[in-house]
Amino acid sequence: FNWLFARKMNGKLVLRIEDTDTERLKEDSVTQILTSLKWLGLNWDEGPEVGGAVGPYYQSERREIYTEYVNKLVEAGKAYYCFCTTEELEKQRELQRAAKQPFRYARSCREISYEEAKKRVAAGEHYSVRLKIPVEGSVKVDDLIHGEVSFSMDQFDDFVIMKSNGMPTYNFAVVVDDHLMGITHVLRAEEHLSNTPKQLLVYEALNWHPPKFGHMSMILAPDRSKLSKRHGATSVEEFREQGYVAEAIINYLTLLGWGPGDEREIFDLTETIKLFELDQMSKKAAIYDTKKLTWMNGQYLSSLPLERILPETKEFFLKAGLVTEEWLQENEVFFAQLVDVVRVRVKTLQEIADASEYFFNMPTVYDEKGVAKYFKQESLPLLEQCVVALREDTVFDLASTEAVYNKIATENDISLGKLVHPTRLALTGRTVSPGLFDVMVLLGKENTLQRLESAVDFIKMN
RNA sequence: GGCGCUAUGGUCAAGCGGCUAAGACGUCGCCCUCUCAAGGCGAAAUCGAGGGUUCGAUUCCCUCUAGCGCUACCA
Repeated sequence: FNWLFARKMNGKLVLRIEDTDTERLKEDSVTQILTSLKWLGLNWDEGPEVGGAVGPYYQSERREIYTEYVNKLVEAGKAYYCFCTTEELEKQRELQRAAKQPFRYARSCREISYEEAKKRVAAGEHYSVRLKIPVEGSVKVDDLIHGEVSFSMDQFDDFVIMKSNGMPTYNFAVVVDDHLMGITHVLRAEEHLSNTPKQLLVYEALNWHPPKFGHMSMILAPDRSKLSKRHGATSVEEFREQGYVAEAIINYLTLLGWGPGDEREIFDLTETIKLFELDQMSKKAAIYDTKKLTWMNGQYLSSLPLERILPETKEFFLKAGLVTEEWLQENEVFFAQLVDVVRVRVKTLQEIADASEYFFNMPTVYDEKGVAKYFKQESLPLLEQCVVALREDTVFDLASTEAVYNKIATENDISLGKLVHPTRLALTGRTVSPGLFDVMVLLGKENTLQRLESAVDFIKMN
């Protein structure tokens, strides 16, 4: 939605990596975010890899900046050093919890004089820095999506803005960065709505004008809990590996928080940019439904230009061990035809590979039910007729194979199905596949005949 | 415990005082068809509860309930 909004307004999308939590930091996760965004087609105008005038774009590289502003606040008497230890604070909280009191910091260090605090810092005592917030009043958040939301001051702490390890806290760092980076609009998940008043207090202390905020509804796991690895959270990377295409994922995700207002379900990014309006955003948390995503993926698989999905489809064939790089190079046309025939009846790229397996391997076993139903002794002469007729067919394309079958059906005064079903089973080993004549043409005359004859033998022996 | 946000079918979601309460996915039937899909047609299924306001509430107000979020030296 940030991407959409930036494009809609002809603005710039700035990507910033918020990595101030040294304990949770993993190198992997950042590359994964960047890779996923790129794969989805969500490009950014400033940020990692592309640079920009107001970098660095990793918070971990901006420590001096935060320190500078923290010091300014302390000197101005708007923030103060706190020497309370984590244990002490935890104990306080426990007591409040037991007494069913609101959990508030007791402001033990708020009244320590600047001089004394300085001395203790110089003496090497551990400290964090807290914002000295007003004791009374209220803070109003003017939200782009929720409207005006008011918070009473008495529910806020003198919260920490710099941790004892010298790193800023989230609520402080975002303010400094958003201001310095010239951010005008902040769109983020609803979990931050209650954080916004705190950030507003920081803007006030720093004498800065806040940007506009919009808080979007969250996406929940199927059991309504917050999305997490344990609860059905699937990374973009995983969807990709399962054979979903970026267009479908984007389209589906868009639909989870916004709609064009009419009955359309499928639309591409160009259309979405044109139609997108912030005030049409849903305020309700949504649960994502893989079934609909899968359906949508199937729609895109059929309608996307063939060349668009070919490269990605190749990966799935390679991974399944159906083909090799060399084979793909030598059989480019065949491969394209194959994918084109199969893609309309499956829903993921993985399924294209799955449903193509028999084009590469002669079936060694036939579907059991199919055998009982279609490989009867009475089909034997029919199949043999087909073999003879096909051998004489010099053209062997879609029209000619179909003509051959129609002719035999008419001559024997039977329905086409009586020929088609056993043939399909003979060629693919299954009772399910793309159109039979497509299959025959793709297999080629030699393969087709070979498989038919082998099925004839099978029926004779049973 | 405090505060905030949200509340229409199983899921997503139109609706913004008067409608037989759209549409999509899914489910179930039927049609088409060489199978499976796709496509076409149709069905079942919804306004969380209670109070107001009003001639009239899904729609406005209040309370409750539920879900989620914040309440961290996480973001």
